Amino acid sequence: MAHRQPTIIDVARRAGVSKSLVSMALRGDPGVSEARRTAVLDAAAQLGHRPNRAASILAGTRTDTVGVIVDDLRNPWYLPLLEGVREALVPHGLRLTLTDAAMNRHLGSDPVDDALSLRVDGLIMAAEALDPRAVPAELPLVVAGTRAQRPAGAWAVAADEAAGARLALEHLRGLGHRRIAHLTGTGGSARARREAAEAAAAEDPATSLAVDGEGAPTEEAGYISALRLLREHPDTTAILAANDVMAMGALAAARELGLRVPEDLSVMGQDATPLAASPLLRLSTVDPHHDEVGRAAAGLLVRLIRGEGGATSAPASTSTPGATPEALLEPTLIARRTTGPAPAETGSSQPFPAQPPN
Amino acid sequence: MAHRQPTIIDVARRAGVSKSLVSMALRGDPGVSEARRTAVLDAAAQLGHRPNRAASILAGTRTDTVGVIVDDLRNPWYLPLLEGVREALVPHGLRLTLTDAAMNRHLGSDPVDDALSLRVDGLIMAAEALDPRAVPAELPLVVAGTRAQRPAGAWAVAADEAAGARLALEHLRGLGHRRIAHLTGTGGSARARREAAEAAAAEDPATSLAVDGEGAPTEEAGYISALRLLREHPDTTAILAANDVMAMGALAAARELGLRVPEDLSVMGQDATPLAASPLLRLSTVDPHHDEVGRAAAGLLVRLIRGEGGATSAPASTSTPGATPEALLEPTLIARRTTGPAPAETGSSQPFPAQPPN
DNA sequence: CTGAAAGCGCTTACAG
DNA sequence: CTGAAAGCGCTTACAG
Repeated sequence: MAHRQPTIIDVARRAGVSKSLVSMALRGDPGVSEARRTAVLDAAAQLGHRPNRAASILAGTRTDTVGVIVDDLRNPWYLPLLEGVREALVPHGLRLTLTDAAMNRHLGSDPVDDALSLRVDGLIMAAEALDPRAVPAELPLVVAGTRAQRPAGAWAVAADEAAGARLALEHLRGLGHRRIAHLTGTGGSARARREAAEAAAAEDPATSLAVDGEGAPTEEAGYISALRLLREHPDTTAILAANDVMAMGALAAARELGLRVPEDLSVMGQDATPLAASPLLRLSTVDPHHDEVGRAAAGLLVRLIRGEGGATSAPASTSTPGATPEALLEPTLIARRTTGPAPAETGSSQPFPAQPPN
Repeated sequence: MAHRQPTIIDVARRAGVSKSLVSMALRGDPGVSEARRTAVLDAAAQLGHRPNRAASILAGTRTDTVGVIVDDLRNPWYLPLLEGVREALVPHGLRLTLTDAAMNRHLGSDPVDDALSLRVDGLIMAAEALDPRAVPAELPLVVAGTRAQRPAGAWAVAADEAAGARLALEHLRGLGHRRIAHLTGTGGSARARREAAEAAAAEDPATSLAVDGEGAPTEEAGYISALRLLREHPDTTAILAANDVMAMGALAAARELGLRVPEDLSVMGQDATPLAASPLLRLSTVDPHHDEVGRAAAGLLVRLIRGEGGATSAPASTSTPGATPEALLEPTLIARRTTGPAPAETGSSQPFPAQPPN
């Protein structure tokens, strides 16, 4: 070995204090005199001491760490959520660890087990298809961004999909659209949005909602579904996609068919990703405010960890139907370039004007 | 307390063996008889034993864990790299942990320190601006995806930016383009690409390369820079952007100015992100093969960890100029919809044809 | 406010 | 192939 890493024993020797005093000073315990604190900090800096977190996790009663599990890093909806979580954790000085559910699948380990093996104080699951049996009942846990599949009694914080669908359909109907299509896909979130869109459309008998899509909720799938929908229902004047990338696929399908957006066809996404805000797309979308979802989820988790009872001091706009407590946040509508007035009716089908790409 | 988590002592008691035997069986040590192994595994399953990883990190000599540090999760170039890393680690049974450099900035901790505090066996830095002083000389470390700023003697595995720029310019020149613009931004990668593009352009005196951009390499910045470039240099027939999102901004600028792509203007990105492959964009781009970069970086790191000497048994296509060993991988060109033949010369400036959006 | 002792749950030699 | 002992670097009561 080159030379052993310095431990708190080395620091204690150098600072002329006891081992425990070093531990307390390093963690910022208020019951340490100013003089000793600086002595310890100086000694630690001089020796280049790095606290061994494995040791402190093992010895301590808590880790001041919150784990976030996302199911797929490639789907960036978790980014604003993570930022919201971070913001809510800052005032409590809690550490954040991120795991992708699939990253260590070659080890055959469950991501929840992985987090627990390092004794996180609590867990935020921004993921759908995790095995709920892997979660011990005592673990503070909040499911965020989705209400799907969760352990009995676990809290969920998510956007209100029904309200989001209503906003989208109100927007489109307000622009005169009556023949609307919905692009969906697999996954609990897409399913929830489809059901919400169908319910919102059913409130008005004059509105028809054609639905297509069953594969992954990707841009490619949105493109294919939109092509099919527009060919089977040429009187469609507006498309509401389950998410922004599917809407991007719909834009590609529109271009392919020579339809101008929004003059001939309005297109809406959902999620309010950075993509939707881009100068090239300027996509109308429903904003689920995932940053606020993250903030609320983390705030709730902290209360659960501190044992202040999540159910009683719950976040705003909460509904608690029996055994599945959840907080639903209100989404908002962002109207941009891709939605406009429905074209005047000219018959069931209109000629596709030739149009250059881009 | 509800009830204590079972430890290997409980498992040992239940299986009728010693504590150490349990430890060996659980880790798959080959020197454990089949009968005892199954007895231990059964007992562990029955008790719901979860190994405490903090304890094993503290007690063991290695952690079989490789850390990956990315500087910004919002920039998805690291995704294929991470997948390549994962693939290379699978056969060695190594665990992967991911950290974003900024995720715990509120704790004031350096991400390298964080990784070391849990004693990773080695580190892959897919990040530019990390403090190289924080890295102990003994730590196996590979910088991946960039050759910028790294600790003395540390390996870098990256795409050959000079070769990539040459490919892009050859492609554009082959299509007849001579008035080319380059969109750049801050960051070591953008700088490397700008210098490479300038060098490649300089090889042919008939080719002019106008350069713009100094802010973040974002789509918004690409949009603004492209607008300015196209107004100041109306004879530009092709744009090479530092990355795909900046190219997306250039597409938005082209639409704004009524330029058809690729008839009036060719646009190229770099990075080969999923975005570039999308049906809506079909963006021509340079593919740095970040998955292969990840594979090579992880392969090298494993050799460094195992002490098999990275410098001698280095990966293919390696150049080792003295103290900064690096492996450069060859990028390839992906030609799609957004690049085409240069328009016939009609004078210095051409009228901007009106064109509907989308 | 401070210090000596016990212990967190594992892994590692080492003797059988 | 197996088991008793020491120890990894911390935190936590607990007595001063």
